Amino acid sequence: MGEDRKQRRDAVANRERILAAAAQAFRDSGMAVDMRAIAAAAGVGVGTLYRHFPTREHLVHAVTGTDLAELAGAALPGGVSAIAGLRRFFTATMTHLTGNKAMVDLLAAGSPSDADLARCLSHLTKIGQEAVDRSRTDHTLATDVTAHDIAYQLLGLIRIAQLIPDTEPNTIGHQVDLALRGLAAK
Amino acid sequence: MGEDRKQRRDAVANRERILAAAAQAFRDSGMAVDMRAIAAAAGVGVGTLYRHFPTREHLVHAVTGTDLAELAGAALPGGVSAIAGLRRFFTATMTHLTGNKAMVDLLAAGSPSDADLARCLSHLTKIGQEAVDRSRTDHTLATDVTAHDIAYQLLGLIRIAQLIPDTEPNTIGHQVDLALRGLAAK
DNA sequence: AGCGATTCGGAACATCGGTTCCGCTTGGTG
DNA sequence: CACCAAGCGGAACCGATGTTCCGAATCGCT
Repeated sequence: MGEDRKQRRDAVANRERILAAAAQAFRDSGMAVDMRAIAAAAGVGVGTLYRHFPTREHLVHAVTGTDLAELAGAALPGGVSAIAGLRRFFTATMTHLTGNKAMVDLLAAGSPSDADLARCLSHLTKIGQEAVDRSRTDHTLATDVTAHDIAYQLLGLIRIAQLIPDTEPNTIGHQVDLALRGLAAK
Repeated sequence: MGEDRKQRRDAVANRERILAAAAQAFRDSGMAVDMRAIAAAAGVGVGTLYRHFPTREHLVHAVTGTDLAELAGAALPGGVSAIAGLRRFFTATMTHLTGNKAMVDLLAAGSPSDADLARCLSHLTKIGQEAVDRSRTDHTLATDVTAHDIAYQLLGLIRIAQLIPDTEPNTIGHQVDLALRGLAAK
């Protein structure tokens, strides 16, 4: 499996630096950064960048992979009610996203046909299902709330977060609150 | 000051056809349509298109102007409670938007720095304020709901609508319902 | 019909961002 | 130290899209 047999020391180092620079650039400026800018920020030529990541998409995946995996690895916190778990999950997600423009771009304004967004949506729906299931015993969610509703609500919140001027956690917290009221059992 | 003194018959007609074709194209394919495609759809050359609308932005404004004005002209229906008024307004807006990809693109995924979006947001906030005011007498909204919250909620809903696969009014209606529960007085 | 101002069509140009190519450099091995 | 494959830099290429230009066609008036 290991095909990293003959990779030069500097090649490895460059790969790292490109990855770091790209992560930084994506976080700061969103998905739309110019490849040339990333290369420059990493202190390498575009050729080098393309040697390591044959396509923009490859680079994007390499960089957002971590964030996406983190989000995908997240689960409903245990030991609390369905609604409390959701509150924590929503809050944690929003916090985790602040300052990551690329992630917010992807989730808040990405095309509905984007594969990454679809993957996220489906994972969020899984988490929503956990909440719905848990509510079957603690009845803290409204009975007509579905797993999809929960996923959609979170994505709606992320869009709202993108629209809020600077990024006062206060306002966002309030929005999370409103959303949860809509999901909670009456 | 009518400066339309000497405009040829056919020039006027072409203007109309371009406007119609553009409206159609924007509605069907979103903001990203190619100018050439619009010109072709209108049965004119690009030169003609540019004679009438010196810039893409001009065309966009001419076309979305109507929709935007409609949305901006909308107000909270009178004679009902704050929450009922909001329900009608939300539902009407969502209905009005279905099938208009350009409008949905703009509102659901537009950059936070877009001037049109900002204008919309501020108008929606005005409507939100009406609702908040009305609730001061009928108390049908939660006391901590602000005008901004209402505007944000609607934009969140529009983003959700964009994400929902085909466009079953059912699902959207349900989402509207959840949002309103979050805004309603307990 | 004749004529000039207006409008038209669409090829050509400009720009922008992703990607490729290739001559030069460099790490690492005998 | 010499060599050479791995790696590098960045100019050049490409395709997409907005925009300009100008000779040809058309309108409307006499």
